[in-house]
Order: sequence, then C-alpha cells, then structure tokens
Amino acid sequence: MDADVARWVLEYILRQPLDDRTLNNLLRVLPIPNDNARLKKSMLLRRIESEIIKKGSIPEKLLGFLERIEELDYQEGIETCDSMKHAYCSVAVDCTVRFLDEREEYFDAVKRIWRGRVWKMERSERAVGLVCDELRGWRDDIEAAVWDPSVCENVRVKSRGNGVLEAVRVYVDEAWKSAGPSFLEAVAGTVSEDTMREVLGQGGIGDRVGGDSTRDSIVSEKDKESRRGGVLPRQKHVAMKHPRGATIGTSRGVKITDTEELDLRKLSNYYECLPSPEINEVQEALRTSVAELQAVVKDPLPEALRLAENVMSCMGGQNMNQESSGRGQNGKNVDAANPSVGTSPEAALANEANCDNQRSGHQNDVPKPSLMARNGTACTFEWDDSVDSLPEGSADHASRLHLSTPNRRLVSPLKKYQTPKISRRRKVKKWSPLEEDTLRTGVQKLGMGNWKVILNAYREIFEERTEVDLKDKWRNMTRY
DNA sequence: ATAGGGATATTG
DNA sequence: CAATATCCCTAT
Repeated sequence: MDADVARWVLEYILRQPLDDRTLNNLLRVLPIPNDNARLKKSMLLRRIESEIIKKGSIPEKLLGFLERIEELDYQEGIETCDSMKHAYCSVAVDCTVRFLDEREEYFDAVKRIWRGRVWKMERSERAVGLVCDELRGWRDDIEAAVWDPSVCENVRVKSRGNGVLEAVRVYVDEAWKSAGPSFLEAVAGTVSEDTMREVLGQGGIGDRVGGDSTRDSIVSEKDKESRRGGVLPRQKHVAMKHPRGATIGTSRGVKITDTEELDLRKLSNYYECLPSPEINEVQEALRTSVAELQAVVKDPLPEALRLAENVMSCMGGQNMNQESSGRGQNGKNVDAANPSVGTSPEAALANEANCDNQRSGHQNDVPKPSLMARNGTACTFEWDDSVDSLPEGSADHASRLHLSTPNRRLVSPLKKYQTPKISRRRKVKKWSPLEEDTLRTGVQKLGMGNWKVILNAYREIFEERTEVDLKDKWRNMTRY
C-alpha cells in the first residue's frame, strides 16, 4: 500500500469508534509513516481518549501524551490552547493529590510529576506551552503541602473541584476539532455520490461537464456529527455513499479549500477540468484501500478482528514502538529485525494474549490482504501494550465499545488540512545552465557514474536534485 | 547506488 | 502530435 494511502487509512480509523483491541490490531498491521506529525498527534489523542474511557481514574501517562502533543504542536508552530494547558494541569494535580493520604507516595508523586516533568518544562530551552500560571500556582501549593499539613488540607479541598475527566475531554474534543476530518472523510465530503460512482465505476465523466460546476468542497454538519456517533454500522460506505443532498447543495457546510497543494481542490473542481491522471490515481487508490478498509469498518468486531488477525498470523511479530522514541526506527530496521516477515507465524507475538486466543489456525486459507503491504518508509506501531492483556468480553471491553458515544464532536474543517502529498510526482524543474555546467565539471572531476559523489560535492547548486536526476540529465546531455 | 526503461510533463 | 526533458520505478 502506498504510504500516503496508509496514512489516510490510519487517520480515518483513528477517528472511528473502534474499540482498542480492533484498532490495535489494525495498527499493528498497517505501515505507519514515522514522519507525520498530524498522524502522531492523532494517535496520541486517540490513546488519551482510550485512557479516559477505560477506567475511572486518570493514568499519569496522560502527562506524557500531552507533553508529546505539545511538542508536536510546537514544531508546527501551533500555540498551546488553553484547554490543553488546563487539562495538563488538572491531570498533574489529580495524579498527585490522590496520594495525599499517604505521605510517602505523595512525596514520590511530587518528585515525579512536579520536580520531574513540570520542572523540566519550566527550565526548558524553549517556552513550553503547557506551563501556565495555573500550573505554577498548583505547583507551589502542592510543594508546600509536602511539609505543611495545613496547606495539605487546603490542597485537598481546592482539588475537589478539579474535574480532570472533564478537562481532558474538553481538550481532546477541541483537538480533534481543530485537526479537522481525516483525509478520506474530507474527500468523501468533497465528491458527490454520483461522481464517485462514475469514477469508481467505469469513469464515464465527460457528460457531466458544466452545470453545478462552481461548487466548493463541502462537508456537511450532519456527516461530521455522525462521524463518531455511536456504534458503527451506520457510516459504512463513508467514502462512496454520501447522500447527495447531505453533502452538496443543501448543507451549510464548511470549505476546506485553502490548502495550497492539496488536491482536494482538484477533486472539488472535478467538473471543471478534464480528469487528470493524478486525480484518477488518487481515486483509484481510494477505491482500493477504502474497499479494504470498509471490510473492517462496517462490521468492526468480527470482521476487523478476523482480518487483522489473519494478517497478523501471516506476519512475523513486529513490536517496534514508534511512539516512545519516535525517530529511532525506519523501515529498514523493521525489515532487518524481521527477516521472516510473512513466513513464520509462530514467531509472531507469541506472548500476545489476543493473538493466541483468536488465531483460527489456518492462516493460509485467507489471501494476504494488501493492507499488510509494507513500505520502506514505514514502521509498525504498538498501540498500547496494556489493552491486550485485558480479559476478553469483560465489562471493560464492552464499555470500550461505546468509547466515543459521549463525545459528540462538531468538526469544523476550517483549519487547514495538513497536506498529504498526493502528487507523487515532483514538479518538473528545468535544468539551469549553471547546473548543467556544474554537472559537466562534476563528471570531469569526479568521474561519470559517481552521481552521489557529484551531488554531494555541489549540493548547493543541485538544489532539489537527486542523484538519479543527475544521472538522467547526463544521459540527456550526452545523447547523440 | 546505479543503469535502464517507462511514464509524464513540456515544448514546438 | 511528435520530439524532448524531466521524473519515477525497478532490477541489478
């Protein structure tokens, strides 16, 4: 599967009300691009959601999740929103004051959270967005409470109205909202059902030119609201079956158009231009991978589990966790670590409860879904090691099915969609005379065929060129 | 990493 | 539309 497509699919399923187990299995199987901030953030958000739904109490690791999100935001120049600051503070407080009754543990928590995390943030090189007055205020109180029993009581009282769950929920909702819909959903809302059918079917297109051609990309409020609403089977054919009325003319939808390179624009201008191969390519990609995805989404538990596990049983175990250190891994490492991918089911995840439980034994009956096609720039991701250890069919499990039911989320895709690079082909860039000269001297000095050496030697001049480009250019220059 | 063939974009 | 330039994919 193409890396972009994989990313779209991931973005999509992260927003689906799938339970953790299913999601986890899917994540295990999909190639995860390691370089996409948006995606990472979605994962973290989803994990936070999962955590706050799971148990009554807030786990301390939410602090870590929030910190990572903040860092991602920072790198993208996104300012930390108030709800996030508040959520972080609330979690920190909650995870500390819960130990107020045990001096030892309380002190440990203070050291861990306030003298550890918070302290680090405060003296970080950059201004960490999570640090705010509220946090500092609490820090002082909580520190004082370590030594002073009377302050201790104050803290206890003050923390009663903390409302962690609410705070976190508010933030998560806001974050999803500003992230906008997943690409697949955006596209689904962009193209009418008829168009989709035509393109996905045989592609009889020309006869529709004209008419309602000035339409913009639209995602209807209705669709957005139902996005994560309730238990699944509703929106099975998300990408293809949008009731025309809901998506197009009638809705007071929101534009998603201000995205420079994003081909959503082209998709939305579908009626105006002749279909470019590029669009066809996108839609073909969507067709195939969405079809695969639908098999999972429409009937999540049985279907997805079966798919995911069948796939898993065909693969070697891949327990790389991209989240923890993020950058350390790439496709090569994964492949190197698992030379037996696809051949040795017994090597796979031997210690994973879910795998053992549900493996149906005949991995060869099922054709290898292309979902698992691996990509050189991707690695696998372990959603959460704790979920798998939970007993199957427990109350916990059942409750997680309703994961997203409470959050009704109004998505306004006003925010720019972080452009996935659909155009797999770079823009054509004519060679300048300088470049040509440089190439000539490069070949003369460093030897023809040593394209990489030449490229490195004149990196500033060969801007945006690859060694293959040099090679091709030389081929052109020396023809005849 | 490189070469070669093929796809796509650009030019005339 | 053909010729050419650039870019991409794949086998070696």
